[in-house]
Amino acid sequence: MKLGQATIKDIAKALNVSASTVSRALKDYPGISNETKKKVKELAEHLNYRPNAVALSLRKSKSNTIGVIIPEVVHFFFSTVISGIEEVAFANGYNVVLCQTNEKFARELSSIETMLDNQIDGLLISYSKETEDFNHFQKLIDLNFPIVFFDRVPEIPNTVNVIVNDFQGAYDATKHLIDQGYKNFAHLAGPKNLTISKKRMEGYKEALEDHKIDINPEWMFHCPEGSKEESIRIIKTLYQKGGELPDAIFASNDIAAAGAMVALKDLGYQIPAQVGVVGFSNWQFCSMIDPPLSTIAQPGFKMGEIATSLLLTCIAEKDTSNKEGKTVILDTELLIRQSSQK
Amino acid sequence: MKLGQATIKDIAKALNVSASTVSRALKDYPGISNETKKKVKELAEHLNYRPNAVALSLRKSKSNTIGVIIPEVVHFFFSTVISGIEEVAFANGYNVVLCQTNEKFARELSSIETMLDNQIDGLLISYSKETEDFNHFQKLIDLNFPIVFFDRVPEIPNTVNVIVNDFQGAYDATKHLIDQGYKNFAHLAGPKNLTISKKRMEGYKEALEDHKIDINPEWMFHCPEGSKEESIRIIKTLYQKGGELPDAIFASNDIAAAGAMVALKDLGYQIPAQVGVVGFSNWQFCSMIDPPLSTIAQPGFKMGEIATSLLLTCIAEKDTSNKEGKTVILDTELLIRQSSQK
DNA sequence: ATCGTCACCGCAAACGATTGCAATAAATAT
DNA sequence: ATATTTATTGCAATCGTTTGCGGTGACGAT
Repeated sequence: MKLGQATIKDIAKALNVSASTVSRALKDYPGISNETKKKVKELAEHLNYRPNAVALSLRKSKSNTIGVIIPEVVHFFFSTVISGIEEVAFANGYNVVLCQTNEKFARELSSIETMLDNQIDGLLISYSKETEDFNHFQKLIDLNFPIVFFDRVPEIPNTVNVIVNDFQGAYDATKHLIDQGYKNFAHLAGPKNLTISKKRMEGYKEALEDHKIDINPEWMFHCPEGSKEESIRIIKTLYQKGGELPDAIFASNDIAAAGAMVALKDLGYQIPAQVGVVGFSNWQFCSMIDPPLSTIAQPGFKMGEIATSLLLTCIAEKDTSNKEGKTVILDTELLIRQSSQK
Repeated sequence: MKLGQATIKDIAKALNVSASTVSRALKDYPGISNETKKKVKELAEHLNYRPNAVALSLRKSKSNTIGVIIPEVVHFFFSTVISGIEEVAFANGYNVVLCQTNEKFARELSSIETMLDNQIDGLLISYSKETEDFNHFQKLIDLNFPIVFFDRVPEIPNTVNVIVNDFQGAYDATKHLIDQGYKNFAHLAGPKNLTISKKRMEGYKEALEDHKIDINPEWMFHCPEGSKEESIRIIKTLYQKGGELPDAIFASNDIAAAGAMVALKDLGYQIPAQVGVVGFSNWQFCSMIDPPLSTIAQPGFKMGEIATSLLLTCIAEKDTSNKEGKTVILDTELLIRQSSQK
């Protein structure tokens, strides 16, 4: 009745056959006469019959739906990943149910629960900044439930992950600043518990070490918020102290970099003449701000595509108890714009 | 077995009662002894029983899932709307399944089909640029299927819509440029078949008329792509022709405005001294570019929230044959930045 | 006339949960 | 001791679809 959607039973009744016959006829099973098949198919066509996906899910314990859990939708990089996910999912007949956690651990837990209740076939997840305990993931992994982590991946064994080469990206960015002749380096780092923050910091440090440049631990700042205001605050405080000051800033995200630039310009510094800045992610605004911000481009769309492909493979191979982990590392790209060209 | 999820039957078997008793005990139906209730609840708790949402959907013809169809995820405004949708849906125990159409009509059709197959309880939609025929919507409306349009709404009767006051926003933007003393106006309009494009153009025109300023039809350009490159092309072509030229540009979206600014700066024009520019939407980059772009802020998050609330009401009232349409119009806000202050 | 072999189709169980109705036993009333 | 109520539970159908197995009738073979 609702939506006027015809069911197999309706067809069966109208044709005076059984539901099983209709089902088989529609799928060209052997053992159904051509005449019956023809009648069934014609009526199905005429009634615009479409199988009820919910009934199928129940029957087959397969929903053709994947869950995506993401910290924030309003985030250039993540929205790009979602886009990639959407494309591959759609192309393979999968639906995507989406939850944003708003960086809340509790929300992450409850979203996963609901999704499992809804019998998703697999899960794509980038966990929240608050997440420090990975038991909820471990349980799923132990049950051999298909799950792929992207961008923010937990440090537990045998997981399937897709990340970018944060270390190399940070290394490239820092080396670029070094090559430009900057001498004193500061780093605006990401939230402490995220691996990406650590990796970027490591890349930053290693580039400095490789070029015999001192690392000043007082010039490394964690930015838990990742907001423009936060980095404006940090940079202003730093530069207003006077004394020796950094002439190069590598920020682990573009927003922080943009904030740093605002603060520096406010304080009368010339970018890139006096201070060089490089960000991370290549948000849309990077090419539009003044000066245009050099940054490390992350292939978000590709990440979404690959993560989804991997997940679909996991789903397909669920039974084959292939429990080994796998990590795909995507290359980043240094985009040199004005903010870092001395 | 899969996921180790216990079912009602498992509990029933373990306790040597019937499934119906378990079901009733769990929901505190009358007619079940306290002792039985206690045993059932304890075991359910212990087994971490969670009802299978798919089975419930099938039984109750209600999935607690809403579908969202959106042209693009990687779009500041739309991602903001999604965020609002997510929040309200989550707060009310609804799941969100998402499809992006990439502005393709065919994809819009097929996404709606799949969602209906999956028994979504309602649909939130902002249709694609290619969509010119609204039959697929009309069918759903005729069937009294809960559907709410946002931002891009079709011109058919008795629909429930949430839009921003595009007319007023455009009027405000244009009037602001007039007030600043600009004299010759150009408009970068959106895709022709979108109502928002029309409304914004009307607002633009009316502001000019109200102030006795001539409307030059040759200075109104439709931007089907809405890309930076497109508007760079258009503006460069225009300004390289020479002769009388506009000294004020109102663009119906920020990307086009940003493109116009790039083109103008390339050609050596001073913004805002020689040419004023105002955009539409308040993308994140507006406050970061040079000069900061004046624009019309759209309450995307609020739009998502309201659209979802309306949809949930429609779902709740589905049976009461309340077929009348409704359109919520949200106010925009003129954000005056440097790009338009002569 | 009996048997085997097909071609074709329906029954019923299953997926997990809900719910109207009937059934049983115990308790109370007469 | 019988009738009636009450408390507690189970049966079976239902949602829409799939699928193993069994059943029917026609046909040719012996």
